[in-house]
Amino acid sequence: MHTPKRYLITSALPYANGLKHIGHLAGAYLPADIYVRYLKAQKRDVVFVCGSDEHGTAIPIQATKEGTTARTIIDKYHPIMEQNFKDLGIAFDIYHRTSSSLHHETAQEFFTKLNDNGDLEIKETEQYFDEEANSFLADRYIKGTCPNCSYANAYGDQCENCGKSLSPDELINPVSTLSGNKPVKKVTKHWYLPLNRHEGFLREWILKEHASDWRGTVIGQCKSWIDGGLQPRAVTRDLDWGVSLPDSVEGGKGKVLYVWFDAPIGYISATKQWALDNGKDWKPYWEDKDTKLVHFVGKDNIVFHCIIFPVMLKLHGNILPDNVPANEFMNLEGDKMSTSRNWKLEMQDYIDDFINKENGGSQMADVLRYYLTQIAPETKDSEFTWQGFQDANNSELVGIFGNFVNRAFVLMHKLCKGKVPPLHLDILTDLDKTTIEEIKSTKEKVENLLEQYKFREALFEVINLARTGNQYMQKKEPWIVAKQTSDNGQPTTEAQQSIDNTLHICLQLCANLAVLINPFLPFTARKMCYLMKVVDKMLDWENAGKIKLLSVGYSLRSPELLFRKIEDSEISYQIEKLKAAVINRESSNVNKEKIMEEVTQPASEEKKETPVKPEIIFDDFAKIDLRAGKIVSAEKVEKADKLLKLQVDLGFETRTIVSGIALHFTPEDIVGKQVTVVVNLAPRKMRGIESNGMILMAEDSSGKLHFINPETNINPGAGVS
RNA sequence: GGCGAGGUAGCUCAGUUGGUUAGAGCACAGGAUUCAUAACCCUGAGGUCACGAGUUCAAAUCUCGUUCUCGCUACCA
Repeated sequence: MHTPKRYLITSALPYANGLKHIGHLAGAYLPADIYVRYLKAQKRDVVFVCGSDEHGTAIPIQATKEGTTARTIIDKYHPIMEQNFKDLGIAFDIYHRTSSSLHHETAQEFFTKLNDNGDLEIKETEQYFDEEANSFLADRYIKGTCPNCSYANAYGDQCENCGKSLSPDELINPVSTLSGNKPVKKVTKHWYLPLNRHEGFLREWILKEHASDWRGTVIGQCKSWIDGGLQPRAVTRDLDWGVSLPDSVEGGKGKVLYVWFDAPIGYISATKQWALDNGKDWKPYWEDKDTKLVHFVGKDNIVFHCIIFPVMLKLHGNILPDNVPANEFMNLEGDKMSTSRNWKLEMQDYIDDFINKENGGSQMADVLRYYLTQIAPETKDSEFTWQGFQDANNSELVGIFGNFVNRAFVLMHKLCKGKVPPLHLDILTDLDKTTIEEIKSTKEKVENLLEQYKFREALFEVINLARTGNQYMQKKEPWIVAKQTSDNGQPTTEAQQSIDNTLHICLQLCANLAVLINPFLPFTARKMCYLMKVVDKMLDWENAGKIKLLSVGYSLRSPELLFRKIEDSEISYQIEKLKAAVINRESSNVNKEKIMEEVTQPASEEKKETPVKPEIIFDDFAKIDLRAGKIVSAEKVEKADKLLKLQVDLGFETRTIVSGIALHFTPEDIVGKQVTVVVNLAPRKMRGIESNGMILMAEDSSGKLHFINPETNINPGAGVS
């Protein structure tokens, strides 16, 4: 296999609007770190970059929610995330941030080059502009009278009354929702990345060239996207938070790069910063064909890293990723992990509860790394259970791995005076030989698996070597052999030689375990080096498979336990804590700081924003006829996941209303329920069914819907004001 | 609803181009042992490979249908 000259490894840039959980860790950061540590142990030229994604509308929205500025938000989360990664042993060469000026310059240069080369499409349109707010107005920031139904408060993109899709031009008497003023028409342009021009390239590159070496899930999603028809994608936005378009770009004032465009460029700017800090040249890492670029991401990020960013890279003249080993998702105790529902284990929480504790320490970071790797969602969604976590620690790390190292050290001190005993080649048994062979072959296996990004299996092979060690020791029984004593009470020469060989091999096996486990459990590997009194250099990968890592006669330290048992009480505490967090959230969900949906990003779409709507006068409000109603029947609408068809008793009549609440309520649940209905809303057809009115719902911070209804039962048809 | 990925032992997962009695780890049961963190070691029990058809001498594997889970997408006034 060809060994590339250098490697550039990236982990998805986490979005700087909140703390990240272990699903993120297992998906994009831990596997990348393992891979990087392996490459570095091989002395390959490798840079591991990551950083906070600090743009996009979710940041200013979070700021509004916390009553502060966008800058404050990112300055708050960036350092915490950086520290979290560090505590868990994720050793980025640089953890950068997209708010840095270097990133802004880099992203601007990138845009400029594509723009100058004609690789972007410019669509120039007349758009409404608010002179007072001095900004262009996105469609939904404009209101006016609907040309179709004469409804007075139609949005620029759609009329809420008749449902007709509109463009702002069609509105009669348009008004800016920012200032309430009448907007003026101004010419504006937006830049688009015409993905459709690159379909041929993508088909060839992904579906042919990488058909066999990329994961099936990755290929599948890419194919789905390409076959679905690629569309031009807007690169710019009218916003003030983000990377501004370069001044040199005509008509670029007041526009920023769309976050999906700027975020992945963060990999490049991070590399530049790293190069600056270390006196290196960044260019070969992004331009030389002999660089192997690998993006580690979660499955929600596949298309950005396999389709969109590669098109950008190709146009800009950069290398393309060699692989994107995307992981599936990790569930927690039977349910999806979710920040908004508070069903999660944050890295910070683990650090607080296990690492920064008296009986904790950095080896507890390794315990999490171990379990997350063991259950890594490499081929399908996997599940984190606290029971599984405890079992993995207690029976594998403690029972197999830690115990082997410990008993080898203890026996060595008891039977070999605390020194590495010699190996007597003339009396090597078949078992000795096969065990030595096993050490060598484990190296090969682990190596092959890591090259294929099969981390779970690779780790299993390492543990298996420890298992082999235990079996070997069990069969050789040096503690029994030691009882073959001569007259002086000491073991006979023959016995001692057998013991020497056994422990010599066990200790060399320990040294090998340290080398092999190092990419996965770096803290443990260091501790083993300490016990063996060797320098970290011993962990170089080339030492794996060798059985002369520890010199004969060298005295080693007294044994110390590598891992501690995790008690049942700690597990039940965590489970209680998890459940309690959900209950807390449910019972106090009103106006609590809204935590944005979790985003593994760097480049997902921005979440929909919900700005406060423009002021209305009482007359506007009075136009809305609200009535109390009662649901008399409900059924699911076919071919629609979210729609329920309801019959609502309004006293004076019973109406059909279609409502998008099917994900939250089953028809049986809501029959007989009181509701508040907008009764004078113009009818609208949805999935072929005419809906005559609208049910009012409130959405809580977890996205759950609640009916707005009178406290007590009142007669259908009663007015609401 | 469309597209993609999945459904294999109590749990977490492997199963290469269809080919003997479908594998591993954990948990469980029995045994052995004491150097070791009641750890380790040996043995065992366990599965209608989601369900139903089809192709084949032969199907966990290929085809079609059904169903459930996850992701993307549409429907939300």
